Amino acid sequence: MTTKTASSPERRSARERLLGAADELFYEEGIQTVGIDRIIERAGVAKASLYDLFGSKEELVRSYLQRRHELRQARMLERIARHEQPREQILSLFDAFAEVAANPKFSGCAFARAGAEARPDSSIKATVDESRAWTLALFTRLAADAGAADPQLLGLQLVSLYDGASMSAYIDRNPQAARVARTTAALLVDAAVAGPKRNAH
Amino acid sequence: MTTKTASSPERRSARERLLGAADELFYEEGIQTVGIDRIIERAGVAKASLYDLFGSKEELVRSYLQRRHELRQARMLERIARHEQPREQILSLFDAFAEVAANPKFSGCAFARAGAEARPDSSIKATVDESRAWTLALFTRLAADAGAADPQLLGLQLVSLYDGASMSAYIDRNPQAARVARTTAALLVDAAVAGPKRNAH
DNA sequence: GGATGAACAGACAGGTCTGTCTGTCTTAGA
DNA sequence: TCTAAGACAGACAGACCTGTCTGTTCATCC
Repeated sequence: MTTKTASSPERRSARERLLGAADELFYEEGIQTVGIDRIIERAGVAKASLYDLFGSKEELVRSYLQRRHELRQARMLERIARHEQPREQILSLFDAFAEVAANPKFSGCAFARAGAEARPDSSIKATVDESRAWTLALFTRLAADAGAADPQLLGLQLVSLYDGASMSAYIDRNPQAARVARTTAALLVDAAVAGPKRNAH
Repeated sequence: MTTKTASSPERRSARERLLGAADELFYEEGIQTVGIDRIIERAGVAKASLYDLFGSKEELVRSYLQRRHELRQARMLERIARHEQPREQILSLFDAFAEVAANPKFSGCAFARAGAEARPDSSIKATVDESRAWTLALFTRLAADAGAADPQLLGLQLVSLYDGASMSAYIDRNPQAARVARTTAALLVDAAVAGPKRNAH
């Protein structure tokens, strides 16, 4: 039904059920807070199966983040593809964020939270870094496409905006955060394209 | 020497040593990661003394955050007092942030990290909320002083900027983050004062 | 039909965590 | 000098966490 699991039509594979449970619990409650036992209970999977499939809790966490990252990549690229103009493409990413943040279960950026919890030398931190680097590169590319005078600067500004809004939406439960970020993004893009040096090209 | 501790001149009180150790360890490594044993070891204090003085780990965490909040309040107000113009006052807060973020032990915003780790109904979360509300109110007040067309909007924008830069400086170890935030803040302030409605007053 | 392998349940080991408790020592003040 | 309080060391209880292991069930495939 989903990927393989030849005959049993109803149930997903143990691996997918584990990743599903990990996604819900790690994301909503944090990585350190949630123990293995709660994950296997929700997934309906034996503990031995988890360790056969993933080897350790850390590797399960890494897989959970990897999957989140791939889903987010797909979501962002799909949004971008809806528009032609780079300015609209950038703003559409903030629209997508607004939709995600409106979900009552929204708990901030999974990568930011994981990065804050992880030890600096862990494989988890490496996965977080990878995802954040991809996002920065995407915003920077769009900034260049939009004709920003300094694409790297605008890229950093947009990512910061994204991070800040995500934090406010989560910690402060601020429903305006996404809208404010979109407004600010438009302002920054226009300012960067007009150029700090007065003369538009 | 510091506050009381009548006769022993060298050593600070057990309470202060505990708060000092908590400040270093909780801030650098996270609240969940650091156990009571490591704190009392670094503080050179008996476990019984900790529980006599604070009653629980949660209360120790709360006190640690409360102290951080008060120190930050003082630091921000002192910075503001150095300037007359609201615009300069706002930018001076980003200068102060740049100095803090340049410290190699900088580990992001203590309140953001604690807020991400804490349960939503805990006293820790309440302390975080208090601190964040104070900061937002401060930025909003300065935005109004600066003559922003929409002070609440500019306040939210500046706080988001602050949060985003803090995250980037910590997770990405990005040394440019503070400078970028300052640049962006100047741009946002000017845009807000000029007004989106074309006519400056 | 028998073999293979994935998934199951659940006990167990070894470690860590918070919080309690006992008892000792030192110092300040009556 | 006696007392009371603060601080000390460290054992202990009880919970929880990760990871291992044993043995069972069941579907698939040769």
